[in-house]
Amino acid sequence: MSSVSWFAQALAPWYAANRRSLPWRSTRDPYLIWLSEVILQQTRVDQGLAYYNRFALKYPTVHHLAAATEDEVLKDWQGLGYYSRARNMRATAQRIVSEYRGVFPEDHNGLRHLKGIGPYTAAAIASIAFNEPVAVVDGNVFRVLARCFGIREPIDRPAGKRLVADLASRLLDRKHPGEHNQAVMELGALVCTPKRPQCNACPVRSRCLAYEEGVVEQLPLKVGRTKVRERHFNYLLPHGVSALWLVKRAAGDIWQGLYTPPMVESDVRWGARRMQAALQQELGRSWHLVGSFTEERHVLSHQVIHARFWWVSKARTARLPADWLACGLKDAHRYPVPRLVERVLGEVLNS
DNA sequence: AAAACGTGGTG
DNA sequence: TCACCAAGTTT
Repeated sequence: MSSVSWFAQALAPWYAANRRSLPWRSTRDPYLIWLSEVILQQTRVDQGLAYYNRFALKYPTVHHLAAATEDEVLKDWQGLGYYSRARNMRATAQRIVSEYRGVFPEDHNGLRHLKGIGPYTAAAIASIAFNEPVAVVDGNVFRVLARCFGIREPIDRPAGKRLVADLASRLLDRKHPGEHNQAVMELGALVCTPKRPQCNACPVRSRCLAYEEGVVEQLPLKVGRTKVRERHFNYLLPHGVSALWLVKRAAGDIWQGLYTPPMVESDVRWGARRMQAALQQELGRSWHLVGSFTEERHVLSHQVIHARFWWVSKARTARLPADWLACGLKDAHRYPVPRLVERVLGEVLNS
C-alpha cells in the first residue's frame, strides 16, 4: 500500500516543474531557513527578498546577528514592518549563542520555545532543515486545503484551524516533509491564489471539491476582522535649524524601539491654536508654535494614523526633555524610523 | 480567545 | 477609495 496521500503524489511533480528558485531554497542551514521564515511572516516574497539578501550577507551566521545592537538590527529591518520580528530574532540569536553554543535545537518542539518562533516557523525549520515530518500551516495551506476539501468551517477560528491542521498532517509526505510543505505553500502562492485562482494550471483540480462545486473564490470562509482605530499624532520639528529631535518609542504601542520626532497625541484633529496651547502646557512658556509643515494619513493593519507635523521654536535657554535626543538632519538616516517618518524627513530635506 | 502588531500590492 | 490579505506570533 502507498503511504503517500494522493494529494502529495499529485503535488510533487507539479512542484518539481514549477518551483521558483529562491536563495533560501538552496541551503539546509537552519539559521538561514529561520531568517527566511521570519522575514516571510505576513510578508510577500517580492517584499522580503531584498531584506533576506541583505541580512544573509551582513549577518551570515547566528553569531553575527547576536553581536549586533538592537538599533542596528532595527535599522536593517526598517520598512519591513512588524518590528517585533527583528527584536525577537536578535534576542533569540543571543540565546542560541549563549545557551546552545550557537547550535539550533534540532526538533520542532525545541524550536517552538524560542521567541518569535511559533507553530508555523518551528514546523518550517524542522521539516526543511532537519527533515522532521511535521506539517506547516500558514495562510496558503488554509486556503488550498479549505478549497480542495470543501471546508466550510471558518478558518480564522479555533475549530477551523484544528480541522485544517489535522488534515495537513494526514496529507504530509513524511519521506519528504520539507519539499512537501513548500510545495503546498507554493501552490497557494502561484496557483490557488486568494483572487482569480489559476484552476486551469492546478495539479489537484480534478479532485478539488470547491472547483467541482464552483465555490473556489468563496473559500476559505472567515468571520471577519476587527475595525481600525483612528489616531491623531502631532509631531514636533525644530524650525529654522538643520536639526531634528528624536524619541525612542516605548513598549506597549506601535513602532516599539523605533525613533520618531517627539509627539503629542490628540483625540481629534488639532488646529494651530489648540496645538500651541498643548505645546506650552507640555513644555512651558519658552516654546512656540511656528506653523504647520505637512499632514499625512498612514494606514496600519489596525489603526489609521492622522499625522500632523508642526514647526516649533524654543527660547535659547529652554532645555530639551531628558528622553529627547538632538541630531543633525543629515544624521537622522542612522536611526530606525517608521515609513511615515522616513517619508516626511525626505520632504524636509527637499524643502 | 480576540486583538494588536506594518507595510505594500491587488482587484 | 476600499476591502482584503501576505511563508504568523504574542499577549
